[in-house]
Amino acid sequence: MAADDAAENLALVLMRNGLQKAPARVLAAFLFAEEESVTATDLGERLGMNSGSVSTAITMLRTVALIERAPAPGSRREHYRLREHAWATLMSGQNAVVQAMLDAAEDGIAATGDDSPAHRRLTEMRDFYAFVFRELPDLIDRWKAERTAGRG
Amino acid sequence: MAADDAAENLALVLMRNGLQKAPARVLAAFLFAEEESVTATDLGERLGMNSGSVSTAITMLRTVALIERAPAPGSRREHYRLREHAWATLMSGQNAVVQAMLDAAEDGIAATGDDSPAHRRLTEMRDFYAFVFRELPDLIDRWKAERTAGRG
DNA sequence: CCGAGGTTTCACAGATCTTTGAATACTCTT
DNA sequence: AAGAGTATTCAAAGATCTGTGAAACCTCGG
Repeated sequence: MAADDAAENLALVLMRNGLQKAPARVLAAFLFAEEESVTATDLGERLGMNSGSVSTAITMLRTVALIERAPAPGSRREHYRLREHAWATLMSGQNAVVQAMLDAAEDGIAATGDDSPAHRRLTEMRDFYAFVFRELPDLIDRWKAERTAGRG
Repeated sequence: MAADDAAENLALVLMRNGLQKAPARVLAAFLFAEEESVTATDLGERLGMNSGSVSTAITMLRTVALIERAPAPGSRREHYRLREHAWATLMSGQNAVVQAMLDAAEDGIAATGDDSPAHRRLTEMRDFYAFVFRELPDLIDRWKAERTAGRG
């Protein structure tokens, strides 16, 4: 099935977003699953990975709020599914690295003399990330608004 | 000097932006350098890395347009410096990732049946990244405009 | 056209990160 | 409260990525 190739390819792309291999493959599997929710065992079988790796991956994806437990009445196994706004969440994660850049720049500014080239460069860097840090949440809010409007 | 710590810390943060270790350290060194431009040998000495690693790192940073050769009359060694708008460039690099996500989503949509859950999820994903793909360049343009205006 | 200084390339060694398999800890059901 | 079925943790093996040192390759001045 071509969907499997597409899923593996998506996993590769997700890795460029900073995810590790196992979580990336698991997340891709969630996307491509034909069910509303899946169990750890399912994932392990489909992806050919052992339960330990799957468990670790699920824990990781849950801590970054990309997936969540799904109610599964009558089943002994835990079911999981993609969360609403998972993509916006993934992008928001970038916000943390933007803030880290901002902080690093501030530290640099504090550690360099007032009119050195380093000071000037660090100030430019700080200004840029301050700008992005302000604008990124807006971007995501606009998306959420647009999406909600689109649904009526 | 505290600046060195700040530089090493910045390198760590840059790695979260997807840079590898050596390029990250080299880029941080460019930022914190007290000169307008630096040579490969300087970098090697300051960072305690050998010329091979430095060379590879510089090549990498040049291909992504974060640094550039600087004219250095009368010097035999090549000089390099941070490029104008380096930070905006670094962020634009994310645009490539966004496009890859978009493409991966399209592939998935093509590979799944019309009304399956997978199809629906992939469509949401596609819409989100299409939105970001449209908006990100605007964001960067706004920054450039604001920056230029600020300088008068 | 030769030689010195500088840069790049490359195979290998070393470090780092991942996965695995198995033991441990849960948690329902009866 | 016991036991079966799941889930999680962890040390060790395996795979991957990175840095090193040395050789090859430029480039410019003499």
